[in-house]
Amino acid sequence: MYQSISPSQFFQALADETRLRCMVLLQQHGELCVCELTYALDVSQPKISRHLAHLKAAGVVRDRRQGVWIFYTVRPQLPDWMATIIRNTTQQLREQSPFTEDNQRLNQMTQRPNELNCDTSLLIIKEKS
Amino acid sequence: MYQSISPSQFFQALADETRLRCMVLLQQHGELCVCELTYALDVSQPKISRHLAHLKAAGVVRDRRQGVWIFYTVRPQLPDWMATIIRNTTQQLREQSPFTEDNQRLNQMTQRPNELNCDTSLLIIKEKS
DNA sequence: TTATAATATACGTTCATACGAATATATGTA
DNA sequence: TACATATATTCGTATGAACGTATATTATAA
Repeated sequence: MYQSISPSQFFQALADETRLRCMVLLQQHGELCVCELTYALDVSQPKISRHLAHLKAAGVVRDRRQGVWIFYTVRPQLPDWMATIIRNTTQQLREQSPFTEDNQRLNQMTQRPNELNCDTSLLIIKEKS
Repeated sequence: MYQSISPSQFFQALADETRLRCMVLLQQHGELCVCELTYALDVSQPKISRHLAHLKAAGVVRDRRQGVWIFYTVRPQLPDWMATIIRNTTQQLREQSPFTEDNQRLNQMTQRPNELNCDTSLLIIKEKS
Protein backbone atom coordinates (compact mmCIF):
# COMPACT_ATOMS: atom_id res chain seq x y z
CA MET A 1 0.00 0.00 0.00
CA TYR A 2 1.25 3.40 -1.01
CA GLN A 3 1.80 5.78 1.88
CA SER A 4 1.65 9.28 0.45
CA ILE A 5 4.26 11.81 1.44
CA SER A 6 3.40 15.08 3.14
CA PRO A 7 2.71 18.12 0.95
CA SER A 8 5.77 20.01 2.19
CA GLN A 9 7.92 16.94 1.58
CA PHE A 10 6.57 16.80 -1.95
CA PHE A 11 7.53 20.41 -2.61
CA GLN A 12 10.87 19.80 -0.94
CA ALA A 13 11.56 17.06 -3.47
CA LEU A 14 11.06 19.59 -6.27
CA ALA A 15 13.01 22.32 -4.49
CA ASP A 16 16.37 21.44 -5.96
CA GLU A 17 17.27 22.38 -9.52
CA THR A 18 18.91 19.04 -10.33
CA ARG A 19 15.90 17.11 -9.06
CA LEU A 20 13.48 19.38 -10.88
CA ARG A 21 15.42 18.94 -14.14
CA CYS A 22 15.24 15.16 -13.66
CA MET A 23 11.49 15.29 -13.01
CA VAL A 24 10.84 17.45 -16.08
CA LEU A 25 12.80 15.04 -18.26
CA LEU A 26 11.12 11.97 -16.77
CA GLN A 27 7.70 13.52 -17.27
CA GLN A 28 8.48 14.19 -20.92
CA HIS A 29 10.19 10.92 -21.79
CA GLY A 30 8.38 8.48 -19.55
CA GLU A 31 11.33 6.34 -18.61
CA LEU A 32 15.01 7.17 -18.41
CA CYS A 33 18.04 5.48 -16.92
CA VAL A 34 20.75 7.06 -14.84
CA CYS A 35 23.25 7.35 -17.65
CA GLU A 36 20.71 9.17 -19.83
CA LEU A 37 19.94 11.66 -17.08
CA THR A 38 23.65 12.07 -16.39
CA TYR A 39 24.28 12.79 -20.06
CA ALA A 40 21.28 15.10 -20.46
CA LEU A 41 21.99 17.22 -17.41
CA ASP A 42 25.77 17.05 -17.91
CA VAL A 43 26.53 16.52 -14.24
CA SER A 44 28.40 13.78 -12.38
CA GLN A 45 26.88 10.32 -12.04
CA PRO A 46 26.98 10.22 -8.22
CA LYS A 47 25.16 13.53 -8.13
CA ILE A 48 22.36 12.17 -10.30
CA SER A 49 22.17 8.92 -8.33
CA ARG A 50 21.95 10.73 -5.02
CA HIS A 51 19.15 13.01 -6.22
CA LEU A 52 17.27 10.07 -7.72
CA ALA A 53 17.58 8.28 -4.38
CA HIS A 54 16.12 11.39 -2.77
CA LEU A 55 13.20 11.45 -5.23
CA LYS A 56 12.62 7.73 -4.70
CA ALA A 57 12.66 8.10 -0.90
CA ALA A 58 10.16 10.93 -1.29
CA GLY A 59 7.97 8.57 -3.30
CA VAL A 60 7.77 10.68 -6.44
CA VAL A 61 9.68 8.30 -8.73
CA ARG A 62 9.85 4.57 -9.15
CA ASP A 63 12.82 2.53 -10.37
CA ARG A 64 13.06 -0.68 -12.33
CA ARG A 65 16.15 -2.68 -13.07
CA GLN A 66 16.71 -4.03 -16.55
CA GLY A 67 20.09 -5.65 -16.84
CA VAL A 68 22.76 -3.16 -15.93
CA TRP A 69 20.45 -0.22 -16.27
CA ILE A 70 18.02 1.15 -13.75
CA PHE A 71 15.14 3.00 -15.31
CA TYR A 72 13.29 5.70 -13.46
CA THR A 73 9.77 6.95 -14.04
CA VAL A 74 7.44 9.38 -12.34
CA ARG A 75 5.63 7.23 -9.79
CA PRO A 76 2.29 6.16 -11.28
CA GLN A 77 0.40 5.96 -7.96
CA LEU A 78 1.17 9.60 -7.17
CA PRO A 79 -1.89 11.49 -5.83
CA ASP A 80 -3.69 13.36 -8.58
CA TRP A 81 -2.89 16.85 -7.40
CA MET A 82 0.82 16.04 -7.22
CA ALA A 83 0.77 14.45 -10.66
CA THR A 84 -1.02 17.53 -11.96
CA ILE A 85 1.62 19.83 -10.55
CA ILE A 86 4.38 17.80 -12.15
CA ARG A 87 2.55 17.76 -15.48
CA ASN A 88 1.77 21.49 -15.51
CA THR A 89 5.22 22.43 -14.28
CA THR A 90 6.78 20.37 -17.06
CA GLN A 91 4.62 22.09 -19.67
CA GLN A 92 5.70 25.42 -18.27
CA LEU A 93 9.41 24.75 -17.96
CA ARG A 94 10.20 22.59 -20.96
CA GLU A 95 10.63 25.68 -23.12
CA GLN A 96 12.92 27.42 -20.63
CA SER A 97 16.57 27.14 -19.76
CA PRO A 98 18.09 24.84 -18.60
CA PHE A 99 15.27 22.40 -19.31
CA THR A 100 15.30 22.92 -23.06
CA GLU A 101 19.03 22.29 -23.22
CA ASP A 102 18.64 19.12 -21.15
CA ASN A 103 16.17 17.83 -23.68
CA GLN A 104 18.39 18.74 -26.60
CA ARG A 105 21.40 16.97 -25.13
CA LEU A 106 19.31 13.87 -24.45
CA ASN A 107 18.03 13.79 -28.02
CA GLN A 108 21.59 14.08 -29.33
CA MET A 109 22.75 11.17 -27.17
CA THR A 110 23.78 8.06 -29.11
CA GLN A 111 23.66 4.45 -27.97
CA ARG A 112 20.87 5.05 -25.51
CA PRO A 113 19.87 1.86 -23.64
CA ASN A 114 16.21 2.00 -24.54
CA GLU A 115 13.91 -0.87 -25.48
CA LEU A 116 15.05 -0.94 -29.10
CA ASN A 117 18.72 -1.09 -28.26
CA CYS A 118 18.24 -3.75 -25.62
CA ASP A 119 16.09 -6.07 -27.69
CA THR A 120 18.26 -9.10 -28.34
CA SER A 121 16.59 -10.00 -31.62
CA LEU A 122 17.23 -6.54 -32.97
CA LEU A 123 20.83 -6.78 -31.89
CA ILE A 124 21.18 -10.02 -33.82
CA ILE A 125 19.70 -8.39 -36.88
CA LYS A 126 22.08 -5.53 -36.46
CA GLU A 127 25.02 -7.88 -36.28
CA LYS A 128 23.87 -9.86 -39.28
CA SER A 129 23.31 -6.86 -41.50
CA MET B 1 9.46 45.45 -12.70
CA TYR B 2 8.88 42.07 -11.16
CA GLN B 3 11.79 39.69 -11.44
CA SER B 4 10.37 36.20 -11.14
CA ILE B 5 12.07 33.68 -8.95
CA SER B 6 13.45 30.41 -10.24
CA PRO B 7 11.15 27.38 -10.29
CA SER B 8 13.19 25.49 -7.71
CA GLN B 9 13.21 28.55 -5.45
CA PHE B 10 9.46 28.70 -5.77
CA PHE B 11 9.08 25.09 -4.67
CA GLN B 12 11.60 25.68 -1.92
CA ALA B 13 9.38 28.43 -0.55
CA LEU B 14 6.54 25.91 -0.27
CA ALA B 15 8.79 23.17 1.10
CA ASP B 16 8.33 24.05 4.76
CA GLU B 17 5.15 23.14 6.61
CA THR B 18 4.85 26.46 8.41
CA ARG B 19 5.22 28.39 5.17
CA LEU B 20 2.79 26.13 3.35
CA ARG B 21 0.22 26.57 6.11
CA CYS B 22 0.63 30.34 5.82
CA MET B 23 0.19 30.23 2.05
CA VAL B 24 -2.93 28.08 2.27
CA LEU B 25 -4.48 30.47 4.77
CA LEU B 26 -3.51 33.54 2.74
CA GLN B 27 -4.94 32.02 -0.41
CA GLN B 28 -8.22 31.35 1.36
CA HIS B 29 -8.57 34.63 3.24
CA GLY B 30 -6.94 37.07 0.88
CA GLU B 31 -5.19 39.19 3.45
CA LEU B 32 -3.96 38.35 6.94
CA CYS B 33 -1.69 40.05 9.44
CA VAL B 34 1.08 38.43 11.45
CA CYS B 35 -0.93 38.16 14.64
CA GLU B 36 -3.73 36.36 12.81
CA LEU B 37 -1.32 33.86 11.30
CA THR B 38 0.38 33.44 14.66
CA TYR B 39 -2.96 32.73 16.28
CA ALA B 40 -4.20 30.42 13.53
CA LEU B 41 -1.07 28.29 13.35
CA ASP B 42 -0.49 28.45 17.10
CA VAL B 43 3.25 28.97 16.81
CA SER B 44 5.57 31.70 18.08
CA GLN B 45 5.49 35.16 16.54
CA PRO B 46 9.19 35.25 15.56
CA LYS B 47 8.74 31.94 13.80
CA ILE B 48 5.88 33.32 11.73
CA SER B 49 7.73 36.54 10.98
CA ARG B 50 10.83 34.73 9.84
CA HIS B 51 8.88 32.48 7.50
CA LEU B 52 6.92 35.41 6.10
CA ALA B 53 10.23 37.19 5.47
CA HIS B 54 11.34 34.08 3.62
CA LEU B 55 8.17 34.04 1.51
CA LYS B 56 8.53 37.75 0.79
CA ALA B 57 12.18 37.36 -0.23
CA ALA B 58 11.10 34.55 -2.54
CA GLY B 59 8.55 36.94 -4.07
CA VAL B 60 5.48 34.82 -3.38
CA VAL B 61 3.83 37.20 -0.91
CA ARG B 62 3.48 40.95 -0.63
CA ASP B 63 3.16 42.97 2.57
CA ARG B 64 1.36 46.19 3.35
CA ARG B 65 1.54 48.19 6.53
CA GLN B 66 -1.64 49.55 8.04
CA GLY B 67 -0.98 51.15 11.39
CA VAL B 68 0.64 48.65 13.68
CA TRP B 69 -0.35 45.74 11.57
CA ILE B 70 1.39 44.35 8.52
CA PHE B 71 -0.93 42.52 6.19
CA TYR B 72 0.32 39.80 3.90
CA THR B 73 -1.24 38.58 0.67
CA VAL B 74 -0.28 36.15 -2.06
CA ARG B 75 1.68 38.30 -4.49
CA PRO B 76 -0.69 39.39 -7.29
CA GLN B 77 1.97 39.58 -10.03
CA LEU B 78 2.94 35.96 -9.51
CA PRO B 79 3.37 34.05 -12.82
CA ASP B 80 0.22 32.19 -13.78
CA TRP B 81 1.57 28.70 -13.34
CA MET B 82 2.79 29.50 -9.82
CA ALA B 83 -0.53 31.08 -8.90
CA THR B 84 -2.29 28.02 -10.27
CA ILE B 85 -0.19 25.71 -8.13
CA ILE B 86 -0.97 27.73 -5.03
CA ARG B 87 -4.68 27.77 -5.87
CA ASN B 88 -4.93 24.05 -6.59
CA THR B 89 -2.79 23.10 -3.64
CA THR B 90 -5.00 25.15 -1.36
CA GLN B 91 -8.11 23.44 -2.70
CA GLN B 92 -6.47 20.11 -2.06
CA LEU B 93 -5.13 20.80 1.42
CA ARG B 94 -7.81 22.95 3.03
CA GLU B 95 -9.76 19.86 4.04
CA GLN B 96 -6.74 18.12 5.53
CA SER B 97 -4.88 18.38 8.81
CA PRO B 98 -3.33 20.67 9.93
CA PHE B 99 -4.79 23.13 7.43
CA THR B 100 -8.39 22.62 8.50
CA GLU B 101 -7.49 23.25 12.13
CA ASP B 102 -5.61 26.41 11.18
CA ASN B 103 -8.73 27.69 9.51
CA GLN B 104 -10.91 26.79 12.47
CA ARG B 105 -8.66 28.57 14.94
CA LEU B 106 -8.58 31.65 12.75
CA ASN B 107 -12.35 31.74 12.53
CA GLN B 108 -12.62 31.46 16.30
CA MET B 109 -10.21 34.38 16.83
CA THR B 110 -11.76 37.49 18.34
CA GLN B 111 -10.68 41.11 17.93
CA ARG B 112 -9.12 40.50 14.57
CA PRO B 113 -7.54 43.68 13.11
CA ASN B 114 -9.45 43.65 9.85
CA GLU B 115 -10.95 46.58 7.95
CA LEU B 116 -14.05 46.69 10.14
CA ASN B 117 -12.17 46.68 13.42
CA CYS B 118 -9.74 49.42 12.61
CA ASP B 119 -10.59 53.10 12.90
CA THR B 120 -10.98 54.37 9.35
CA SER B 121 -11.56 57.99 10.33
CA LEU B 122 -8.03 58.33 11.57
CA LEU B 123 -6.72 56.89 8.32
CA ILE B 124 -8.68 59.40 6.27
CA ILE B 125 -7.33 62.29 8.35
CA LYS B 126 -3.83 60.97 7.88
CA GLU B 127 -4.16 60.78 4.12
CA LYS B 128 -5.53 64.32 3.87
CA SER B 129 -2.86 65.88 6.06
C1' DT C 1 7.48 61.98 27.10
C1' DT C 2 6.59 57.20 28.52
C1' DA C 3 4.24 52.97 27.81
C1' DT C 4 2.28 49.34 25.12
C1' DA C 5 1.32 46.37 21.24
C1' DA C 6 2.69 44.43 16.72
C1' DT C 7 6.31 43.04 14.14
C1' DA C 8 11.13 42.27 12.75
C1' DT C 9 15.77 40.97 13.51
C1' DA C 10 20.09 39.22 15.80
C1' DC C 11 22.48 35.57 18.16
C1' DG C 12 23.91 31.02 19.03
C1' DT C 13 22.92 26.31 18.26
C1' DT C 14 21.42 22.25 16.06
C1' DC C 15 20.18 19.73 12.24
C1' DA C 16 19.75 18.96 7.36
C1' DT C 17 21.49 19.25 2.69
C1' DA C 18 24.56 19.22 -1.22
C1' DC C 19 28.88 18.34 -2.92
C1' DG C 20 33.41 16.08 -4.88
C1' DA C 21 36.07 12.27 -4.54
C1' DA C 22 36.69 7.72 -3.69
C1' DT C 23 34.89 3.22 -3.25
C1' DA C 24 31.43 -0.48 -3.17
C1' DT C 25 27.89 -3.29 -5.53
C1' DA C 26 25.71 -5.57 -9.19
C1' DT C 27 25.28 -7.22 -13.79
C1' DG C 28 26.88 -8.84 -18.10
C1' DT C 29 30.77 -10.59 -20.92
C1' DA C 30 35.10 -12.78 -22.44
C1' DT D 1 37.71 -16.87 -13.37
C1' DA D 2 38.70 -11.82 -14.51
C1' DC D 3 37.14 -7.62 -16.39
C1' DA D 4 34.21 -3.75 -17.82
C1' DT D 5 30.14 -0.99 -17.30
C1' DA D 6 26.23 1.05 -14.78
C1' DT D 7 24.80 2.47 -10.59
C1' DA D 8 24.81 3.19 -5.57
C1' DT D 9 26.94 4.48 -1.38
C1' DT D 10 30.33 6.23 1.94
C1' DC D 11 33.21 9.88 3.78
C1' DG D 12 34.52 14.35 4.97
C1' DT D 13 33.24 18.94 4.44
C1' DA D 14 30.94 23.15 3.65
C1' DT D 15 26.82 25.59 3.44
C1' DG D 16 22.24 26.49 4.57
C1' DA D 17 17.92 26.23 7.20
C1' DA D 18 15.14 26.23 11.27
C1' DC D 19 14.66 27.03 15.94
C1' DG D 20 14.18 29.35 20.81
C1' DT D 21 15.39 33.22 23.16
C1' DA D 22 16.28 37.79 23.56
C1' DT D 23 16.17 42.31 21.75
C1' DA D 24 15.31 46.00 18.36
C1' DT D 25 11.99 48.69 15.62
C1' DT D 26 7.81 50.98 14.51
C1' DA D 27 3.38 52.96 15.43
C1' DT D 28 -0.18 54.23 18.53
C1' DA D 29 -2.03 55.58 23.06
C1' DA D 30 -1.88 57.88 27.36
